[in-house]
Amino acid sequence: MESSFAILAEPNRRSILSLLAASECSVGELERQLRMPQTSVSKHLRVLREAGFVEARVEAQKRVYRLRPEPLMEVDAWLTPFRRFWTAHVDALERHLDQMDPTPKKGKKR
Amino acid sequence: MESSFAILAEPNRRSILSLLAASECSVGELERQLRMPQTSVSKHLRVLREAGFVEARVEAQKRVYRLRPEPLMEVDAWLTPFRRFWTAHVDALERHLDQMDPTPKKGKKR
DNA sequence: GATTCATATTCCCGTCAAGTCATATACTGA
DNA sequence: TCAGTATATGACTTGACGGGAATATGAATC
Repeated sequence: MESSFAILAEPNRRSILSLLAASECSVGELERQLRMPQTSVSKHLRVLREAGFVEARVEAQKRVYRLRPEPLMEVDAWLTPFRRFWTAHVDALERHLDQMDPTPKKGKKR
Repeated sequence: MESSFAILAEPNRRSILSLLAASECSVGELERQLRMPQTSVSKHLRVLREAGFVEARVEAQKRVYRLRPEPLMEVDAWLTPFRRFWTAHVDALERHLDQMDPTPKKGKKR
């Protein structure tokens, strides 16, 4: 079982994920956009699929791949303890605000 | 020039970074806490140093290593386009992803 | 200057992963 | 059924990486 970081170490896999972040794609579409052999695309997709980064649905002869968020969420979570190293020097005030933090999240609400 | 993701693919290197996130350490301290041979620690530190993840200052015979934020910031930035997949509508995402992406399937005709 | 401590570097080896080529599987339509 | 399209898999080669042992560098203390 590979770590999510090991999966992301491969540049072509990151490219595939970036394309899928824009919109779901079939294997052939990825093949054309990345200009890489179909067998390579399929193998990388297999790795990404088994690691939970993507999932496929069958559509006639095509397989349409789309993103799954969980593994990237793990990576995002791993970064958490490090964020203070670049949010702190932006403004120390931010830490104060963190400590108060009684405010519930309010965005625009409908 | 290695990508930051390739550097983070190694579990021991991630452990080193996590320790350094808590506080700066000498090589010997890392060696003891991670229970790994000194030669391995030094080699990983070299990789981390050359990739800009850490920097060392000399203190008598010791070298004290500390974090540098830039490469991890890059990783954080790479994640940005993916965050909408889990920050916006987490529950809607879990039900059906295609509902939040109603873009028509075909772009171009030939 | 020799010794000791702290760290870095070099060499060798096993492993593993990515690329390529060839082939296999699956679905569609005539 | 056959032909054609779309994707997956297998075998093989090659190159890179991590681990370990031995060794080198370099500062501090005597």
